[in-house]
Amino acid sequence: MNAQAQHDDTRQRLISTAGEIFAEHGFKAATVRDICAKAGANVAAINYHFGDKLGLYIEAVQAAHCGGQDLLLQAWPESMPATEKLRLFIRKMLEHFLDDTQPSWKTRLMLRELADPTEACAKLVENYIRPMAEVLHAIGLELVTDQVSEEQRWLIGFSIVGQCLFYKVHRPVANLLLGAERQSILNIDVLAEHISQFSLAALGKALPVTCDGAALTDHIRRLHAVHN
Amino acid sequence: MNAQAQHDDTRQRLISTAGEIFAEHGFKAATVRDICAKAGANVAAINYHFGDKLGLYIEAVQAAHCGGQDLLLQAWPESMPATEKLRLFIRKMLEHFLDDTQPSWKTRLMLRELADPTEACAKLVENYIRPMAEVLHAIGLELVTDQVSEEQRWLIGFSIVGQCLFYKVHRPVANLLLGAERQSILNIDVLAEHISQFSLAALGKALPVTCDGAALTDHIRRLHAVHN
DNA sequence: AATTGTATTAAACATCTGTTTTAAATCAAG
DNA sequence: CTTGATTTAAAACAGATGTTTAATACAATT
Repeated sequence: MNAQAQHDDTRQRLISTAGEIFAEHGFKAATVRDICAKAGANVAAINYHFGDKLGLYIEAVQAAHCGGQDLLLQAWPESMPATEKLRLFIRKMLEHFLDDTQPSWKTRLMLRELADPTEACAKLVENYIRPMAEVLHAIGLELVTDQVSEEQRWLIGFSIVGQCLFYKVHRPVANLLLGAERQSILNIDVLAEHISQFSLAALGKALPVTCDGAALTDHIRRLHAVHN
Repeated sequence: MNAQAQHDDTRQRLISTAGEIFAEHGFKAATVRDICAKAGANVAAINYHFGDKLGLYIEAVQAAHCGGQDLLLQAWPESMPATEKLRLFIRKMLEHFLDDTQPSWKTRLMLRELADPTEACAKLVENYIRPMAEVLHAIGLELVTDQVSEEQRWLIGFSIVGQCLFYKVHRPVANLLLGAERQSILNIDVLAEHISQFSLAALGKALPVTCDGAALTDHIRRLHAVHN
């Protein structure tokens, strides 16, 4: 193992270890000693490789959003119906956020940065969030007509993403509210189906969540009134 | 000013000052010296009145959710249509979160605690979140039929709250994404109207967001197919 | 007026934390 | 093998941070 390799190795080890610890405790509460200990590096390594603690943090945030967006891009054929694209988008997003099998520090760290922005935030938004927003935007253009304004399309996007984010950011609250016996609904399949149907129904591309006979009759009557 | 009054005064001053600073920086990054300085108290005051820093934090979180829920309870007459109740609920919630005129440290501190729970979280959920959830629950029972399961009603509630929370927790991101010229849509009137229509449409209680003629025809045909 | 319990203050303490220094080790190039 | 640059290691440093101590001020009680 030569010096360069060793160099890159500790550098990389520091970044990923720091990512985990920053994601868990936040920038201030994470200590350089803790990071170095878990990375098997000397305390001085951080300052040598990254200048200071903030430099390491910024690189960790950058590492968190490099190679992550491919999870959401080109995941479906162009010919697929827009409603199905949205369903897939929602599902991929939930998997991305809620999948516990793979290390979750990347999304946790990014969400921390987005809620509590430092100088790393702008790059994160441009490199990671905006590409996602554009994918959603494209789906939106297919789904809704030209009569829907640009601004309204942004709001629709926020409504969809907001629903998905809730289960990541406020999962502890959802757990407490639901109680032990109802936790089962907090899995990806159920949530993806619900958010998809809720959102598509809001856009008039799926049946409303309530499918009661009388309510549906009322609803259809109302629609006809507008339509004619 | 007698001793007892002075006592209560510094105690209260410490709690509200701590609330502001904890809300702004989080538990770890906030320093007792900063809190005491801004509260005009001695450094030892925190340990004298609250035992330690964590004790003060817990009292600050408690102060943040005492007397705050009345903003959401009994704000409408029982006879009001459920759709209007939901509109009001959403509006009140947004005002509660986004109103910049009143000190916002209470909601910010609560959201911090909810996203990063300490021992103060359980009480916060029971005293503040659950009452709100029950109000929303009651509206939900009026809006949807008995055919909608308990679990599904929870998910509907999370969809509504998730949309509202997005603009509080991730406002910086929304700002960056929208750019300067589109910031105007991030005001309470526009957001309340959008979230209300989006959610009511999802439940079949309002027109879908897209009101294009052809799309509407398709939509109605689909509804009829289910209805008959 | 003396005493007592409570609240405030200034100072000190012990530990933690980010950073720097200095020296040793490692390794590629000449 | 030597040289020179790069990386690691141990120790120390300076400042910040939560907490404690001991003295003081003050109001109520005896």
